[in-house]
Amino acid sequence: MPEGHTLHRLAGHLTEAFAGRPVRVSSPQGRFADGAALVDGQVLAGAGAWGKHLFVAFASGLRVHVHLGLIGQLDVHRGLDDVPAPQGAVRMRLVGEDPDGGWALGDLRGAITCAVLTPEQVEAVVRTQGPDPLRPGSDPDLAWQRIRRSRKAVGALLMDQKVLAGVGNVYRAELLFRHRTHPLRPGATLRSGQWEAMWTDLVALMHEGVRTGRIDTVRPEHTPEAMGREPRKDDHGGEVYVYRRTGQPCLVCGRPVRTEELEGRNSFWCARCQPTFRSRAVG
DNA sequence: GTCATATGTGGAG
DNA sequence: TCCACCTATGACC
Repeated sequence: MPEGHTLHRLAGHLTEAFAGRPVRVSSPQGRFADGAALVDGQVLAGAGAWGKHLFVAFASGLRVHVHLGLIGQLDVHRGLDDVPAPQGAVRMRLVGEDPDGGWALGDLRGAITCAVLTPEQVEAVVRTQGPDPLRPGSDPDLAWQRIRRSRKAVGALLMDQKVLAGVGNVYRAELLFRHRTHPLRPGATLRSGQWEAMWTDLVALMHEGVRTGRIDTVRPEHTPEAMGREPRKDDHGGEVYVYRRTGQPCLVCGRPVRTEELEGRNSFWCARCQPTFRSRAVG
């Protein structure tokens, strides 16, 4: 589930469903029982995200800090009848009254972080994060200054949350494909115009992700309808060029998509469309 | 039932 | 660089 778009989308859903009203906070699973007690019954002021970090603010000023990690999920539902019993390991449960007389429910499972923080502690977390393409006013030059000075692979730099906040393995692979850039190319070999184009593209792609809840990165001419191919059936749902398409033909040139580990995560690319920086052909 | 896998991160060695 | 951790799910025996 979770790259930056997921957290920004959740922040919106939580604000919509709970803001301005008191919320019951509990930990059916028990592991967040102490934290839940600190904010239980308070008015939920709103929720926001920075990169992959989600912050839920309460009237007292305390915030619940959530990081979903690789496998966490936060499901927000509304209903009219009885609130359903918790299913599985629900670390945190939010229950609010819906303005229409029903209820709103938020169930958090599998998170790597769920903790109550003071505003100062939230600031400290945010200071560890690079600019977030989904936050208005983010400065792409902060990321560029790190990228242009680094000999590390651009595929690693894009996933480094201190450099750039919110990009994960899917957006990384797809952004590099769309910009015909090999994942192992050193950051310092990029030109500023290439980074500007990548940032602009990320802003658009990730906003689309917030809107739809999926990661779709293929251009109109490469959609299943345009190409007469089967739509992707996968847990992340979106239409992509290379992410987890190892061995399948590149949608642009037909060569099999390649994969290799880069800093512990699978990296996917097309050897023809994303030539190495050394052998990159002209034209 | 076991095992591998997953859009992530941090710590040990 | 390897490993643990958070939890659910699908493949396979």
